[in-house]
Amino acid sequence: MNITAVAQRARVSTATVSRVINGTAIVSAETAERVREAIEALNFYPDINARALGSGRSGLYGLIISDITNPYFPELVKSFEDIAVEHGQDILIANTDYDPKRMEACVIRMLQRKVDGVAIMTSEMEDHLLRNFNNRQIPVIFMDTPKTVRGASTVRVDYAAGVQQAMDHLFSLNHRRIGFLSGPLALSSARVRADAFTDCLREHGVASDPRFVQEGDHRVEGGRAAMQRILDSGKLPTAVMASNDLTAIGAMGALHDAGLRIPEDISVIGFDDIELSAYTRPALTTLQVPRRELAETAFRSLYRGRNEEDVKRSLKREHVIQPKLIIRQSTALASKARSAK
Amino acid sequence: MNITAVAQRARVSTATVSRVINGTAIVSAETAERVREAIEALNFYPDINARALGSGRSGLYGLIISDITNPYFPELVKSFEDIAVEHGQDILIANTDYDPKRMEACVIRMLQRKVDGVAIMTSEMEDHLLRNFNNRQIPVIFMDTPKTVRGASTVRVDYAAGVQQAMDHLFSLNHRRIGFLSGPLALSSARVRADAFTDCLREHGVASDPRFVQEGDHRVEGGRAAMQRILDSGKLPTAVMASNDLTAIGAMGALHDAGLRIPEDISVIGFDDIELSAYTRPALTTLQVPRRELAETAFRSLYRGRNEEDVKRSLKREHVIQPKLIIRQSTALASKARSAK
DNA sequence: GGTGCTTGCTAAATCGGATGAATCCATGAT
DNA sequence: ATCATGGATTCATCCGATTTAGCAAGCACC
Repeated sequence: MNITAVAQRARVSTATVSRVINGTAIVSAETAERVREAIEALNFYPDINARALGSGRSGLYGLIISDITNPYFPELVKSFEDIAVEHGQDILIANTDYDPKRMEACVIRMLQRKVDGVAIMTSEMEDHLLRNFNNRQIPVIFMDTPKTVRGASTVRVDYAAGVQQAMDHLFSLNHRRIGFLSGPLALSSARVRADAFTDCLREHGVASDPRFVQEGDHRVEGGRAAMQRILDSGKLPTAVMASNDLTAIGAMGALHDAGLRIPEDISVIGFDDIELSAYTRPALTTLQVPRRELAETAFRSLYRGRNEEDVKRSLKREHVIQPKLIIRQSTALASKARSAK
Repeated sequence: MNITAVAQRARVSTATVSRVINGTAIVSAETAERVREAIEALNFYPDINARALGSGRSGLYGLIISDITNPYFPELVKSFEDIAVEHGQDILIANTDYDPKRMEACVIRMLQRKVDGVAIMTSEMEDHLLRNFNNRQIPVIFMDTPKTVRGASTVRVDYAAGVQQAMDHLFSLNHRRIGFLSGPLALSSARVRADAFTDCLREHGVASDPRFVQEGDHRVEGGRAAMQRILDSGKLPTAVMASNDLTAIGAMGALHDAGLRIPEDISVIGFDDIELSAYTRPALTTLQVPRRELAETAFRSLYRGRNEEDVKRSLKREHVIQPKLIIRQSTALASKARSAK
């Protein structure tokens, strides 16, 4: 069931069949129709491996992430896959597990499969690995990397603006004693958020209390532990912001165990808007990172279709995406009584 | 940078290089060494597309799931990917979104990419689609399908045994008035659980109250709604079992809103043990479905390596996996006072 | 010395499409 | 009538590996 069979049935050459399928050259309407009928009748679809070999394009796009088990990623993966499939492309997913060694293995897999582009959302990537892609003219886009990377496009989330929105929200609710549960500070994307927090406090003329800033690990357990440290410090903020939702969920657990009510006693605000945050009790106020948009931007930046538009669009090398404040039930007015305690 | 370059450098033919790489025939030690040096020196790795075309094996395994956004799946996907990569294979993920039309598109993608095997974990698959794989001798394994499928292996979770364990646990805690929040009853894998529940009650000689059994949708919102219906019915069970953890989480939300304490007023038990269930308040007692084992069994069933062992192992057509009860804080002794209320 | 069997390797066909160059054909211009 | 034009199609080659058939050398045996 190959292209030759189709060609014979339609009484044309294989080249014509190929051209009808790909629309790469003008074929007369009747011939095209004959070919299409033959394809239909034989239930033929081309072997992508053969196509990739002949054309150099594999129709595969790599997506390197840290860990699909982190609830932030599935929606991103799904969106990325959706758009890819819409364009007749497939995706190859790879988890690095935050491990540089595995990152190297991932890159090699991508190269072997001859991906047409790679989107990367995980900590840092060593230069020599990136060069592999550059040398082969494989477009690369980093998602979520604050710094600009040579030889690659970036689409970053404007974390600072997000933190600012959150802080404005808290300030408008009369909060002044605000804590921050950061992500692992070794990650620059986590540092951006922590720094933005400090900046916001300064802008509002509030002195920051070092006890109120604790490092977590962007996971539930780290959030719980970080919150516990604040609780143990003796002095309580009226609100805490977490570097991501998992951290916030952990923090809420610690607060709950300490017998504190959210939001009456203390407000909590997260970051990311993972699906589950709508279902915690109380539902978590957070910053929505538009993952669909993130994925679409990344894919379009990589994809070079046959039409001009795509190519034109792909020229923009730096994209920024704005998070959006989602107000739910975990934040409320700072009660005077409490804040004076 | 292709096999010819390596062959020239090692002063052998491309066939010899191929054999050294794949170990498909005897090559003298010195020649092999020369070839390996050349490969090293040129930093060569074979083009998988070319290899797939020549050998018929793509080294790609398909994994068709409903929706990676459902927290049940990421761990499965990750495990599957891990084992595949360990064996030098890659995976192609496809979401059906519970939509038969998309299912067909997924199958076609798999066929075009010439996958070497397909693992399927989603509702049902039409026969004519399955036949596509059978005709091409592509092994297929269904995960989570209760019924045996002709022309495919299966690895199913013993849901009935899981429900039984949960019920035994509840009975041992003196619960008699037990509710059940099912999944969508159109799904046979959900029906299995609902039926097992009824059977368990009967075995323990307890009459089931129809008001206590409500249909959900295996998602948080459906669980919340189903629990609400029980609450609205006026009569309260002392414990509820949910068909999966998301349903249980929704139910806990509804109970929380109704001012009921878990587990003091009512016990809740889930199914699946998604990661988050350890972090709900209270932490959810549930049945762990060993996803890693599920993924491994599925992959091994599909993979046919070069050695005999793999082939032998792949002969077993039906596998069953046992869930395991994980007792956390959401279940406790039924209080006399309450249960008599 | 011939026969048969290994071992170690090569040349060439093959997989299934993509694609640049060449050809064919109809039309219109000169 | 001749030729240029350009649209439609075919031819031949290529992509980069795998794999089959086959050859040559070495060895044992009678």
